[in-house]
Amino acid sequence: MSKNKIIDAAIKLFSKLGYHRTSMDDIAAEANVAKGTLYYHFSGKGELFETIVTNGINMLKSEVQNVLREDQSAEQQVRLIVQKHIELFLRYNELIHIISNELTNGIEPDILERIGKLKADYIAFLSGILSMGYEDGVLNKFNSEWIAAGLLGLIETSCLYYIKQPGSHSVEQLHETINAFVLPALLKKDG
Amino acid sequence: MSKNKIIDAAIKLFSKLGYHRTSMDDIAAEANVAKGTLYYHFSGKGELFETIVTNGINMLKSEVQNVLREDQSAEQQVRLIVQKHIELFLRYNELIHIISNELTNGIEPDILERIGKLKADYIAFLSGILSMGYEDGVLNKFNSEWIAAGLLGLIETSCLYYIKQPGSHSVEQLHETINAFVLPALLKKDG
Amino acid sequence: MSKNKIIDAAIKLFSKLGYHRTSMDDIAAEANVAKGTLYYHFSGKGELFETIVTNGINMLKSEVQNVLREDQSAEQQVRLIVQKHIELFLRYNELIHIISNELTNGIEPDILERIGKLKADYIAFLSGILSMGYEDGVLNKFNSEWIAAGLLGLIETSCLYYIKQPGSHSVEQLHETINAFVLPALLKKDG
Amino acid sequence: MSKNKIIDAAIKLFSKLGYHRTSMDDIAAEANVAKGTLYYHFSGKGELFETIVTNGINMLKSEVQNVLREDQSAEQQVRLIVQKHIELFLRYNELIHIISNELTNGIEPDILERIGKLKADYIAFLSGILSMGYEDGVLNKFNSEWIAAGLLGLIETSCLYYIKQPGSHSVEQLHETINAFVLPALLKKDG
DNA sequence: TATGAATGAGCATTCATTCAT
DNA sequence: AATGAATGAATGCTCATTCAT
Repeated sequence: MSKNKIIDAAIKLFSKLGYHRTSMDDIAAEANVAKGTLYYHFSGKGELFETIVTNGINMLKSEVQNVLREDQSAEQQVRLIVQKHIELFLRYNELIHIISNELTNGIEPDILERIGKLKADYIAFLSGILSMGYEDGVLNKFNSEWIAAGLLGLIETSCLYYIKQPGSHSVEQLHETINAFVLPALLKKDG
Repeated sequence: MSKNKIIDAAIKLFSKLGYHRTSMDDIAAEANVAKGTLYYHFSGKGELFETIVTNGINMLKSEVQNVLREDQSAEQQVRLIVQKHIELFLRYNELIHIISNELTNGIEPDILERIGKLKADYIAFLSGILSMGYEDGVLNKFNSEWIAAGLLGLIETSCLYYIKQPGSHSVEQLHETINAFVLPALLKKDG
Repeated sequence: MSKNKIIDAAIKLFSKLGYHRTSMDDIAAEANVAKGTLYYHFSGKGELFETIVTNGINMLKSEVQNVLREDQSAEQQVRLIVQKHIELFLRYNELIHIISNELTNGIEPDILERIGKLKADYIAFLSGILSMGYEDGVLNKFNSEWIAAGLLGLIETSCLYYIKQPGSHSVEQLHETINAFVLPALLKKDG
Repeated sequence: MSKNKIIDAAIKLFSKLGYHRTSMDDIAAEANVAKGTLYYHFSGKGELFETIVTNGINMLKSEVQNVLREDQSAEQQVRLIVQKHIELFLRYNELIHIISNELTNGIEPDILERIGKLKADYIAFLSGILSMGYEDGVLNKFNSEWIAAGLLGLIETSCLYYIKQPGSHSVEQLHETINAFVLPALLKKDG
């Protein structure tokens, strides 16, 4: 189906080139459809972009939710969240890159706002999980949102840095390092 | 002097609009010079951008170096690094945003490479300080580079999240939260 | 029936937006049919437009013919023609606007020619009536065609001007003014 | 100078093809300049069009004003106005065509409004002259505006009709016919 | 040093039309 | 008789860059 071909091509190109350097011609060529077809399925470049980002965020959220279960301890949940995010950020690093970096300027304000809300929701979702586990800890509501945001920034930056390196280290080492950095703070005791 | 007017205008506009949305016309108008003058002083948009980013990174580095002194303990240095970065990221958040986000795509590859090197140097510089303080700790060289990168990502994301909020919390609370998150891991004991 | 729905939609939109600003998509949407259906019933946009204009001119002609009767004096006929045209131009001003303005450019030449002929026929028809009444007057054949054309231009422009005004004057005043202007010239002695 | 070449080309093409069928590419080609040059001198197609129409209306007005003198009788002035308009409409018929027909749809509303005001001013100017000469006559203020509008419509349509004909009649005959039609109504006595 | 008119490749978008079903 | 997904040429516009002065 044309629509899916377009979405796949757009993810690929937006990731590689960013929003502004990706032209609708590029996308059409990559998707092997005529340029007009893009506009049959999407109202414009902005909507196409929004679709991809929205899908991406929802996918991330559901992947994370899938590994969390009610019967897990708070500590297990925190460990799983960190682990799953590293895994997702490595696997979908191009999509992640779109979601975190391309969302600031030069895109229609209303689209930006809707996506911003989605991202805030996602952080609130993570923050909720952290808070739950730490009701008896030092972190309170507002703190935990900053922590959640910072945690994502940390994992993303580390993963990006890892990817850029010429494969000199293993994924396990990345997990270890991030865990060693992050868990001591998130978990009340231990490091 | 025209050149300085151009640089000031470019910083302002690149920060506000990003690389692609800032046009040479905009910069010329903001600097109150004719468009041709830009090309008299810089070979093109890319070089102008590179100049600004290079200046920015050097400024950050020297600001951080200025607060570090030989007679400080490792712990003091780590605390100062974190504190100073929060301060700088809040103050120069637009410039920071350029440095971290606008540098991935759509700029001439050679420029990108040079700037990438500068950034790597900066991370190596931070990593060096961390390593020094932890020669007796668990972190080793490769770990500390990831940590340095992750630390910057964390601080930047948290600050960005802080800035976006409608002023509901104080800067002090931001410092406290980030410290509470980061220091337990970086410093051998304590939280 | 689809065809009628299409014609109705097309009249409405061509009148409101003109030929070029009316898209086949618009027409299909307004008519509640699929886009392909337009091309089932009409060979293209041009033919659809021609159908509407032809229908419109024929309608005008028959409306005018309906008020003219053999037993009327020449003066009566002239008065009726003027009066009826004002009435029609006010009622169908959007259609009139298409017929007089949209027919000069940007439409396939052969369509343009056929419609042009229709318009010339209409003017000849009016001219014939005027001539008949003035066989004993000063106006001769070629004069009366110019007069007929001019008369239509005058009535249209006046009506358009009247319509654009914020309802400050009555239709009666419009009739009076146009009559006061036009009849003295058309009728041998005053009006 | 490029700007003049562009204006000349635009007048020619807008007249021949109308607003929508004239592309900026066409204009650039006709003017022998690069496409970008159009946008260096004009903000867009709309402004280019507005410039031409505004210039045209002002030119017409000043040409008409130039033949009117204080010491002329009202009758002389009316005769001169009619005569001058016929002359102008024949000479600048393409420009006239733009001014009267292309101003209804599909052009930015604000441009349309400004041009509409200019046209209304022009009609008010003519209406003023007519009124002055008829202070003792039957026409009053609102009447004279309609008359002015209608007069222009009449002259334009007649001239257009004249132009379309295969040169079978002389300009003198056109003047005579229009005068014979128009003067009886405008001038209190006589024909 | 500095200017600004001119350029032309590139871009997002529109839209009449086709065709397999 | 009717559909709607797909097309691709055309269009208005942007913008980094050049160059004669």
